[in-house]
Amino acid sequence: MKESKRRRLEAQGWRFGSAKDFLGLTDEEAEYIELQLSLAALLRKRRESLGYTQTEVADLIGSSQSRVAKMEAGDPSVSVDLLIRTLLALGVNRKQVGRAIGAAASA
Amino acid sequence: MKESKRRRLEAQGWRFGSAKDFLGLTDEEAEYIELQLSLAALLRKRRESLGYTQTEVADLIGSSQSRVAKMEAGDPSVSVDLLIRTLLALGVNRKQVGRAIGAAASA
DNA sequence: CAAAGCTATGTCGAATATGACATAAAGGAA
DNA sequence: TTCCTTTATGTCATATTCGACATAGCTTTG
Repeated sequence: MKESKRRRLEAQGWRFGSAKDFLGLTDEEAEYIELQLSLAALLRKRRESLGYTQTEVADLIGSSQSRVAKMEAGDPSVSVDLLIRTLLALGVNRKQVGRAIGAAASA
Repeated sequence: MKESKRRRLEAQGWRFGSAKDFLGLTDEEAEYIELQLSLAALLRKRRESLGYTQTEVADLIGSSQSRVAKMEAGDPSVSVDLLIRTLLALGVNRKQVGRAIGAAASA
């Protein structure tokens, strides 16, 4: 992982420990985080293309505006589970989710 | 969702409530579960192709054999997060994870 | 300017996922 | 058969994630 990228991610609230604090190595941490950021970006894109506010999405999935904001921000406190469930609730299908995961994070 | 599939999934421990008990509709529940089963199948395939036991994988990621067994079984108590992290720890890359998610569950 | 609407961020008790452990079950070798 | 290895399943205390709430920032509209 490049130092610049590491600093960018740490600025978002992610923390990196030594290898075994997480699961596996640093490269895997990076892959996981990028994957999450990809889904976060897709969520924002999808929500905006539907013309929804974060509050509307929150109501749709039975959550709160703040959590939707955190999902889109790639906050470490949100799980990939929740991101995927939310995307599915917005009509994104499995195949599209898969494509987003395979692609690099744009942010 | 077909009745036969529903019964198969319920037999694995999944429970289905009315729509709003989950996030969204029944179709989304189904998509999510299939996605999880796809990852579970990939994990088993990957582990076996590496010639690892469940215990070895557990040690590798700092978990326990029972949890690895549950991951592979598609147990509702395991999160997609953990499945993805484990796959990444076994050297599966983001792109391959994405492909598995896009594909239908074989089980 | 103020007010309203949307998004960002921090905190909290409650809900859920976690590793660990025990133990059962299934398979293979002696 | 017994022994050994591997996988499956159930439970539990702890750790993490959750929705909710407060509040701040940021635009836009009047």
